[in-house]
Amino acid sequence: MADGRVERGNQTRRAVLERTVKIASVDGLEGLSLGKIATDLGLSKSGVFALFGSKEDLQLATVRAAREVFVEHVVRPVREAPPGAAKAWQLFLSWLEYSGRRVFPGGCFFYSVSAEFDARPGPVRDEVARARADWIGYVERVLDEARLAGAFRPGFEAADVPQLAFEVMALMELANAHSVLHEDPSAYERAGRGILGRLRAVAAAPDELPERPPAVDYAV
Amino acid sequence: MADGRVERGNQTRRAVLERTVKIASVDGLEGLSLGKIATDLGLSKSGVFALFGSKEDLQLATVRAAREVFVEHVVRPVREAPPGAAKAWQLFLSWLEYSGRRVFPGGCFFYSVSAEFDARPGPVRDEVARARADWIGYVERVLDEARLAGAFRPGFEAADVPQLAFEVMALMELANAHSVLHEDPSAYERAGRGILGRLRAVAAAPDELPERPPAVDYAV
DNA sequence: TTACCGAACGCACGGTCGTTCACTCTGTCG
DNA sequence: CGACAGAGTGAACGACCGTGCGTTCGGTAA
Repeated sequence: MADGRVERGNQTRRAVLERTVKIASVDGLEGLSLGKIATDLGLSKSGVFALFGSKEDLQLATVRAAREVFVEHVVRPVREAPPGAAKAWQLFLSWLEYSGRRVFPGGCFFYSVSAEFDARPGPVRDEVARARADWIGYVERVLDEARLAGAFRPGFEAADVPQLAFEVMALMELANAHSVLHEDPSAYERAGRGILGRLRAVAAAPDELPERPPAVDYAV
Repeated sequence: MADGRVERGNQTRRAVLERTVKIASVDGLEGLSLGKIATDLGLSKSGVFALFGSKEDLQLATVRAAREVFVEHVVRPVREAPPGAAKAWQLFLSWLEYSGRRVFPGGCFFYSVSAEFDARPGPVRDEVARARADWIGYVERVLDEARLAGAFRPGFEAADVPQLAFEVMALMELANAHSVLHEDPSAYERAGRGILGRLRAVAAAPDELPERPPAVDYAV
């Protein structure tokens, strides 16, 4: 089963998801409207509906599509780097860029939809929670690989990794939240400074990390 | 203009807002429905509508009501304490309790609605942004009063206060987010540990602060 | 060629939404 | 006392929502 008839459907699906991830980052997954999307893309409401089966399935597909964008922009640029503190720092910088350059117009997609669904049981919340858990797992893995590569001072043990990951992610997410709500890109510099402070505090060779984060050159 | 006729209206308004702040912390301010609220309280939809004038006004009133609850639970218990690092730590603990004990069933009200409205211009977003800005200002003031009281090491200057406030608030908010989405109260301990780490790192007398945060005794 | 499958359409449904309007009732106040 | 104001009602509105059904059309596979 290859090309042609089903390919057209896949293209339409991709076109729809291209819109929905953007819309959802601003208005939330509940703000998606089949009719609106159909009109925007010159399709019929029932056509869009048929492509996904239900609104909930469209929401789930949107989360998965956003996940791919996230991986593409945040994880992939760093994936091949050798383990170490520098790789971790690159990963976090990559996230700050992803958020600050508004890959999604409403800031980080997962920040928005996590807050939207965090207290509402259901498949969508489960999918969002899974995506977030995977992201946390990846951050912790990168940090632990750095630790195993001897990037951190003696005394910094495996058990300290989740705490460090937590503190770094907190800074990243507040940068996103603050910059979007207050249209203040300086939050990214604050976050970068905080992250570097945490990394340099535990790094075996702090001087291999920059003293300060790069200046933010994107206005929001 | 005193009691009786207008008092009944005020009581109804209060009853409505008591519901809406809880609903909004779970389903968002957009999830409020005049009809649902009216049915729940045994009123007519138009009656509720008339009390507030429009849905947007109801949303604004809800934000203001939530703000009062926030001040009551977070700021008031600490307000009279003498300036210093201990007061700051008490304030942050107070926030973690407010979030963790689910004063609002969906976790921190302002976390939810900030994420909901951060990218949508309008009066509601402005009100939310103002509330958040005031909260940031209060945190910075408490920290600066501690600084002026000599609570921090020499070298810690006024210019460092916003950065410290940013890092502390990041930890608090991720504790809220993580605990709600993953039903994992251990995030509050991580946040507490991180906050204490930051405070002790700059405190003139670190030993007057606890080494570890109190164990969390609330399950979420 | 025939038989099928999936994309996409048009239409209609039942429901909910915020809002409007005319109305009743009753404390408050000149 | 009489006039006003504000709480609350009930019915109706127009708009939009997600969903279901029947159908058309064209690419795919036997």
